Order: sequence, then C-alpha cells, then structure tokens
Amino acid sequence: MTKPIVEVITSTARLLEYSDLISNAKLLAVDTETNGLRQDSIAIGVSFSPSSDLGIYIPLLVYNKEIDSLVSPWSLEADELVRSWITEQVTKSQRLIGHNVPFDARILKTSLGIEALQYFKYDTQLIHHTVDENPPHGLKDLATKYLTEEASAPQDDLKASVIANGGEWKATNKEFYKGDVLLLGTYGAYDTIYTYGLWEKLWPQIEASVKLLKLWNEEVWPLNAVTYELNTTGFDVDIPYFEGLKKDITGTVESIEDEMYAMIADKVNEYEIDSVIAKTKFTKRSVMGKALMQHGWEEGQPLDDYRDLILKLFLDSKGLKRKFNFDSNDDKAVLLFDVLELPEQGTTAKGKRQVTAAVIDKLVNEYSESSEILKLMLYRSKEKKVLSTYVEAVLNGHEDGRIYTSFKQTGTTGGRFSSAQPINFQNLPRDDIRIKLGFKAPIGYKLISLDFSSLEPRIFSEVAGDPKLQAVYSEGLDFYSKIYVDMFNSTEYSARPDAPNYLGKLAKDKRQQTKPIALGIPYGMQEYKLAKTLNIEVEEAKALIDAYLAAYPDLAKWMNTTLILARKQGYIESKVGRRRRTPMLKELHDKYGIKRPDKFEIKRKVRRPLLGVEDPLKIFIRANGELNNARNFQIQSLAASLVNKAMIDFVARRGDLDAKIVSTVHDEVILVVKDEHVDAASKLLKDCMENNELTKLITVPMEADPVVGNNLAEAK
DNA sequence: TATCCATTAACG
DNA sequence: TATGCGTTAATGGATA
Repeated sequence: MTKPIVEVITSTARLLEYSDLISNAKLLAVDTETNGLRQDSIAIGVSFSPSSDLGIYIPLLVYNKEIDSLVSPWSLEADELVRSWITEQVTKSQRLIGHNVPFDARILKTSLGIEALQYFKYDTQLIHHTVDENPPHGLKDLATKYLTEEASAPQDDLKASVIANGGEWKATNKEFYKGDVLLLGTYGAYDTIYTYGLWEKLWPQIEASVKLLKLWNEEVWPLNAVTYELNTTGFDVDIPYFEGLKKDITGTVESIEDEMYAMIADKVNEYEIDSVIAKTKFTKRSVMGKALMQHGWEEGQPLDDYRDLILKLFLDSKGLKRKFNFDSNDDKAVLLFDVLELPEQGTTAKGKRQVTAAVIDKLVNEYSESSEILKLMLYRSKEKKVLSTYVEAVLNGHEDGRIYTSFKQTGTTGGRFSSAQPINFQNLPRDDIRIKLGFKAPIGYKLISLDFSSLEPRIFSEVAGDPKLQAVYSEGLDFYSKIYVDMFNSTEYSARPDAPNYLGKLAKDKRQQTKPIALGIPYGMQEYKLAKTLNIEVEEAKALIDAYLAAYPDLAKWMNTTLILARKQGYIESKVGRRRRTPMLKELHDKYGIKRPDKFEIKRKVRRPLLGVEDPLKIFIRANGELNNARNFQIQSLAASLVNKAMIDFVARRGDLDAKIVSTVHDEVILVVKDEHVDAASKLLKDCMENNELTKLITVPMEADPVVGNNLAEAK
C-alpha cells in the first residue's frame, strides 16, 4: 500500500475544493467518529474516501479541554454549509461503502437526520465475513492482514493524545472524542482509506463466485436492513420492577450466605485448627508454643486439649474469621472438599478441583448429610447469576427505559446473529421467568414470538439425507422415539405420539436417552462422552453408536461425504453456499495423504509445522475440530439461513403494518406490533417462516406458531 | 491498575 | 491422548 493522502478539513474553501472529486466518485467509503457507543451518541466528524489513496476528515465537533466539552469548530454559517455538504454527498446515490454499516447509518441519522441506510451499497465487514467466516472482522485487524502492517499506527497516535488530554483509553471505554482534532481526523481518514482498500481486495472474491454472489444478494446484504432494525428499535424494560428485583435478590443472597455460615461454622473452625496445627511450629521457642505454655502446655505434649485456644490465638493474630467468597472457585473447592470432606469429582484443564453446578448436584444426590448446605450453594449461585448478569446489567445499561442491544450479523461462523451489550438478548433465562417478565411491549403494542418447531432436528434430517428421518415430520412421528425404534428394530414401542404404545409415554427414559445420540453423534461425539452423559459403560455407548449408524446408512454416508469434501476442497458449503473453512484437513491430505484425523497417523507422519501449528497433537485436535465443525455447520448454518430469510421476507412484505423485529434467538423471531396489527403480523411472519424460497428447497415441512403477550414471559 | 486467562453459567 | 456445535458475561486470580 503506497502512502495515501490524508487531510483534515479546516476551512470551507478547502472542503469545496473536494466537491467535484467526491461527487464524481462511483463508490465512496464513509465512516463516522462519535462521542460514544450509546444509542444517543452523535457524530463528531465524518470521513470520506473516493479511493484507497485519499482520505478526508470533516470535523463537526472538537473537544475543548478547558471546558471538558465538545464545541463546533465552525461559524454558524460554515457549520450549516459543512453539514449540508456531507448530506449531499451521502445521499447522492447508492454508492457508499462502510465497515459495520448499521452503526454509521444510525449515527448519520441521529446526527444529520439522514435516512442513510439506503445509500449504502457495501459493508466490508459483511464482505469479509462472507469470504472468511473466521474472526476477527474488525477494521484494524483486517487492514493489518490485507493492506498494511502499520494499520494501528493512527490509533496509537490518537490514544496518546486522548490520554494526554485527560481522557480514558481502556478496553471498556475509549474516549476517542477527547483526542486532538488532527490526530482524530487522521485516524478517521485512515478508516475510510482502509475500508475502500478492503473493498478492493475482498469484493472480487465474492464476484468471482456465482454461489457467493447469490448468497450475498439474497441473504447477506438484504439482512443488513434487519440488523439495522434490530439495533435501533430497542426493547422497553420495566425499571421499577428491575429495581425491586435487585433489592429482593440482593437480600436473598445475603441471607443465604448468613445461613450458610451458620451451618458450616463448626466445621470451618475444625478445619482451621487442623490447618493451623499442620502449618505452625509448636516448640518452646515458637510464638504459638510460647502462647500455649502460658496456659499450661508443655513442649511435646499433645495439642488435643488446646484446639479451641489455638483457634482463638490464630484468629486474634489474624484479626478476622475466615470468610468464604462464594464467587471464588478456590474457596468453593476448599469448602466442598476440605471442610466438608466430600469426594472430588474431577479436575479442570489446569488441574484444579472442579466445582461446577453439575458436581455439586451429584454430591447433593449422593451425600444427604451435606445436601442442605450444597443446595444453598446452588441456590445462591443461581440468584447471583440472575442478579449480576441480567438485573444489574439492565439497570446499568438502559437508556430512558429502553435497552438497545447490539446484534451482530458477523458474530458467528455460520450466519446466526450474535447479541451483546449492554446485555445479551439470546441467553435470558428460559425457565426462571423473572427477567423476561421485565421486558415489555410499549402501551398500545404487543410482543409476538414465533419459533420454528424443532428446527435443528428437521434440518438435520434434511441435510443428512436419510429418508427414514425425513419422513418423521411428514408422518407426524416423534423424532427421538423414531430413532429409538429404528435403532433397536423395536416392535414393542411406537414413535407415533397418539399410539397406545408410544415410547414417549411408556418409556420416557428410553426416549430421553436417544437425545444426546441423535445430534451428538453426527457432530462427532465419542463413546467416552456419550457414556458419561448417559451414565453408562463405554462399551454400551459404543454399541449405541454402532446401532444408530447401522439404522441410518445414509447418515453414515453423509458423514463420510462431508469428510471427503472438506479435505478435498478445504471448506464445506451449506445448501445456500455459505462456507466453513477446513484448512487443516486439506493440508493433512495434500501434504501427507492423511485421509481422516487420526492422532497416531499424524504423530507418525507429520514432522513439520502445519499452518503454523507444531505439536502433532494440536494438529490432530484442530483437524478433528474442523471435521466436527464441517458436519455441524451444514445444519446450524442452514437453519440460520432459514430464519434470516424469514426476517428478510417479513420486512419486504409488511407494507404499512406497524410491526418491527426487536430480537431473534437462533430459531425464534420476536416482533413489537401495534395492537390492531397483531393478527396480520402474526400470519405474515408465520408464512414467511414456513413458506419461503429456502423452505421450498427443503422437503421436510417447517412449522412456526405465534405467541402473543405484553411481556417476554407471556410471549413464549 | 489494567489486561489476560481460566472457569463457570446462561441460551440456541 | 482428547473426547458433539454455535455464542456472551461475570468473576477471581495471575501477570505486566
């Protein structure tokens, strides 16, 4: 990359000299600098690049250190001229390139009143995600990878300036707007230079592939408008309700802790005495020894009669009683395995004793004498989780009673949305409805939720290509029961829910047991884990896997075809052409003729680093992961495309309905809809989900039914 | 003191 | 010798 021209505009005369050049640009990269990341944040400057060798930055507001606020650098007339100049350039035609367009489009709207989204033609973040699904997808990272090794230089300069001006520059809070305007402007100008440069590098890769171009035109780009809606609509939250919850749960956590301390006080004391005795010297010269001698102890005499005294002396010297921090895994382990002396249940990757809820759950069942305190531990953890991850996050993150969560179209490798900040909408507690109760529809509106019924099993049946599985849904059978019946050639049980000998009724546990098998095995689960999950012997687990694959030869064939394609192409495609890369499988095959991830074969044959990985074991792990990914991807990703297509169609077909998409949770779409439009919007979204261009490609029928409510708990 | 890593837990 | 897939957030503890 040759050194580009960068200019920070400081006069209207200079700005007007650029008019023709910018006006005539066929494509124009745009970026906004803002005073923050909130919904009400505003632009402090805009940069443009008509090519990858020029960037101009136009300040709208500059930071004044003395008064610690942003002021316009322009006279009133000049300010007006500059703003209308920007507006004219932005709205000229659909020619804008951005990086993370929904953000900049929103800022242009709130700061300059421009409905800017329609003028964007490309988003280099989406382009990159389409040609390479692996993160990072951030501008600086990509510029470093594709354009220049010094892509972070402008940011480093800006950072120094921000700090010099008394601003914060932390991972969680970067006060860009406090930087000197020249450095901020240079930084901004480089952003559009990079954006343009990335477009030049990456767009040809999409254009060169008929499949990728189709994916772009039919899913990736139209979905950007849905992302914009998701990120600008916002969700009403009941603040007084959440404040009440905070008070209640804080109180609960405190009283649980009091109760726990009371229950374990004696045992903790015994434990403390033992550890003091183990760690302390008791001689006539030691501190503890001398102290005991004043109470009649003599050196060498047993300590049994002096335990209480030892504890008292120890506590006096420490000045405090041992306090457990129940958020600390180390403390939890001490409590469970040292104080209560319960048996350890395995270790973490780093060799520490595991203290998960699953471990404690197991102990509850097996050691009734400790079950009370264990149950309190579990109860406390749950309450604490709800309090800090949801209740406090809502209270800290809302803007005037609304939460504007950021949905990211590039947040997953397979085309699902991710959701983050200030809270993640996609992991709100399902069974504990207290949180969802606080997410409400505005007055005069309702929330409507539609989720695809058993989406993953259906798509799995379709993709794996086994007719017996595909028939499950057209024949009204139960997926898991059907698998059990086929695995064991059972005539005793039926997979038909209305049959008198329905497996789900007569032998619930047998149906339950097929659950981890059905999708786990295709995605690469080994007998070891299946055995653990089902609490059976490894041999039994192996037999189950064999029976499963024998019952569905087409599934086994699909699993193998996936391997062959992945190692041959270096990627696998979903039915809509979305790709997942499998470079290690390809390298192993191309360079060493290794056909499948086998750690012994890899250890034997691979003697040099592969894709930068040296350790043969790590190479195996990576290749094995790629194979599991390749299989899972075809299903998860197609499911995502189906939901995406439904949302795209809904937005295209809704006309005058007052109905917006506020959230999506992988197989679910949530709308806020004006009362009188509830029926129409429900019907429309249902149709968009069950009948669209993608469902037509799929033989398995799709089902989605609306649930309406005043809050998220009702609309479920 | 900020940042990074490991662990845990919430969801599909 | 590691052990179905895709995520985000909070916390503690080690490190720089």
